[in-house]
Amino acid sequence: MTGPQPRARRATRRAGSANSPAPLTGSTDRPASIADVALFAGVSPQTVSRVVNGHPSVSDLTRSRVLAAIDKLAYRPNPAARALASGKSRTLGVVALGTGFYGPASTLLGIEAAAQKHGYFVSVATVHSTDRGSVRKAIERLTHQSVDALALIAPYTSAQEAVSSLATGVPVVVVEGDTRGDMSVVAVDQALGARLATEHLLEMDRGTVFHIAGPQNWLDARGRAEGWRRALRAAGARVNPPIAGDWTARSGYEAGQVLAQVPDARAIFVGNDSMALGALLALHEHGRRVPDDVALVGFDDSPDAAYFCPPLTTVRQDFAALGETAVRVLLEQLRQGGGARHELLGPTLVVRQSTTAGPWAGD
Amino acid sequence: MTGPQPRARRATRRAGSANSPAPLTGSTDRPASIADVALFAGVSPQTVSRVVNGHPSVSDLTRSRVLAAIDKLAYRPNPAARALASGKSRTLGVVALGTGFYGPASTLLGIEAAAQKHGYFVSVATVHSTDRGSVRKAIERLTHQSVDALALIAPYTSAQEAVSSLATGVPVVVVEGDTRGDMSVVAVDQALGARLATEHLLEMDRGTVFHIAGPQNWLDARGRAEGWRRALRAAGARVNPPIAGDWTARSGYEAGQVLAQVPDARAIFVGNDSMALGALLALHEHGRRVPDDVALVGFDDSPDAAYFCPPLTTVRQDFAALGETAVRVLLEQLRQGGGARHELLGPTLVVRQSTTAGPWAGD
DNA sequence: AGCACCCGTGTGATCGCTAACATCGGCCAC
DNA sequence: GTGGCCGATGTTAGCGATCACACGGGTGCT
Repeated sequence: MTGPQPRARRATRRAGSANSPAPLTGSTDRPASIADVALFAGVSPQTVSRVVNGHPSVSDLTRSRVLAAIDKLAYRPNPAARALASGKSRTLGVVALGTGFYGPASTLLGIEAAAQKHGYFVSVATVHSTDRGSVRKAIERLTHQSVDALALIAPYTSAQEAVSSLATGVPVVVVEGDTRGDMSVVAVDQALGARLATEHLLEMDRGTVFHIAGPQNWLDARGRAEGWRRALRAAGARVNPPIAGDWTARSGYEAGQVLAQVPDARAIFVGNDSMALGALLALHEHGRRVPDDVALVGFDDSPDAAYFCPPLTTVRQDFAALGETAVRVLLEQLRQGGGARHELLGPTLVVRQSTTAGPWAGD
Repeated sequence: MTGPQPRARRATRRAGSANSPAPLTGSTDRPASIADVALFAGVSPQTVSRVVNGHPSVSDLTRSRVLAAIDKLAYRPNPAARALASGKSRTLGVVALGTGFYGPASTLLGIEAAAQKHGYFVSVATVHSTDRGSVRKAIERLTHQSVDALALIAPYTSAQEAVSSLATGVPVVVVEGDTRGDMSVVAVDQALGARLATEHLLEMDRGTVFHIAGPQNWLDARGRAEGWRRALRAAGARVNPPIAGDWTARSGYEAGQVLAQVPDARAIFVGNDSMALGALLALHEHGRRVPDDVALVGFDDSPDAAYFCPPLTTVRQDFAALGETAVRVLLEQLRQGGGARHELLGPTLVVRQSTTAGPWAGD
């Protein structure tokens, strides 16, 4: 025996000699393979595979026997082997940008929850820089990781271009992305949300509505600004230039300091809840009472918004639904292929004391 | 020819006849495989593998030739094949509980960022229910997904038990878990943070410090309560029973309503920033001024805390460092094996106007 | 009766890669 | 000079699953 010492065959290792059956319990070191199950059930590996994958052409008797063997041996299909043989990994890749903020982070969690519900795994690559290169790199990271489909949380204008420039070969859905273009997009209707907020403020008869906007390289921020602008125009109200923040409470605070000194600014639509928080603080410090002197509306309905001082009227986005929709679109494309889908979810206005006299005692 | 029609061999498909070299560009449909690279570089697949994996025993000439081929063919190792052959997937599994809250969500993102930095992928399974069964299921989901190691964000007392009861066969680190026990744990020193907060409040000479605690089935909440209690005892201050919330601003609001009616409550340590926000609102509604009448300290230093009304003194946890440490511990265990490691990170107190007269204009 | 066809099952090849040898040439030490 | 070791490379055999096809037997139809 001078030839190479082959690695012992699995079946031999596990089941002992060819004459003795596999042990009844999974007492050996390695997890059971499909071959072990086949041996144990007295069928071929292919039949086990059929049972596992729910193929119809298996007799009830065989199926139950195989299932029993699977149960007994605590068999779990090896996903790596599966992915190699079939090319499918039951894994969705998610490229997430801006996860430092409430919206994108919630979207990520929403996608994960939805994917889990549909039996998919989620492999995440977050991107912390704005430049196109790192987005591209993250996408490559994931596509090489053999994901079945890709979700891109692409709130930046630049992010989306990175995907379209890459022929990924797998279905892609852009979440919170640009609705134009040839890719599938799932997003909340930002402009509608902004319109709801703006009209709500206009109804209070406090003159035109000012706007503290998000960074204008974010699509949501643009959509909100655009919706606000259109609502004002439709009402014949004056459109003052918005003050651009960067989503942080700090930037909202700074914008608030500016607007606090504008006597006409008696109604403000803020691009998100964090900036609204900052604005509230600035207004308070300048002695401008909310809602008496200034009415304020935010965006997102973050969990804390209901306990701002005063509780914040804001536009709610349903991130769970967003994630669910994104996953649904991906799975549809996975199954049926077909063209790009566009899904737009409707946000809702949540009215609280920052725009109502109400039971709010803040003076 | 009546035998089965074998699938055409890759090399044949791609490279044409044995005499013609592979095409120079990756113009074929499939991505290049290691065999393609080997063929193109005039070496064996094993040598390509060596180059890709940084094995030392490769001559410089060969290495550069292989690298050139890799570059030309845009070769990427197939991770599924790799995982199957080697048993390693370069993927970390993260089981995350409580991702609805700032702390756990930030921890998750911190781990992802650190893993990415070390060249690992992250596969996430979030758990939304408290019961042990679903934690166990999530762990199983991931271990069957052939992850190399597992991080468990286990803020609940019950969560940790679920891992220890499962022989996972891979290194495990528990993040924000119980330091006792035989598993590796990485956590922020909650008791220390609580002590810092409590001592800071005691220094203000407002009598003893009240506590709005997190849910007591969360370890962090317990640690904070314990640190608070010990600090009070050490100072000889009276220990009133803490009011337990559930981390939400709502629960903080409710607790605040209670404490607002306790004249002695002039210093409050709150278990997290969200609850502190709610408490602030309640105190404000009851006409109790912060910090004049009541001083308040939170925990987490969420990005918004600096813009609460008034800005919140709080205890900062470095979630990026937490994730980084967790990943480091996992990689160490992967490489060197060895026993459980315990890492405790120090939080820091961030003093703002909710405990200082300072420049705060809140009347 | 004859034949096509479907059902249930098995066989062989293959996915792309790595582990464990085997091999071969050169260099060093005794 | 020769044995031995090392460095560079190739060879073979898997990893654990799926896929395409083969095959035997029952059924329906002509």
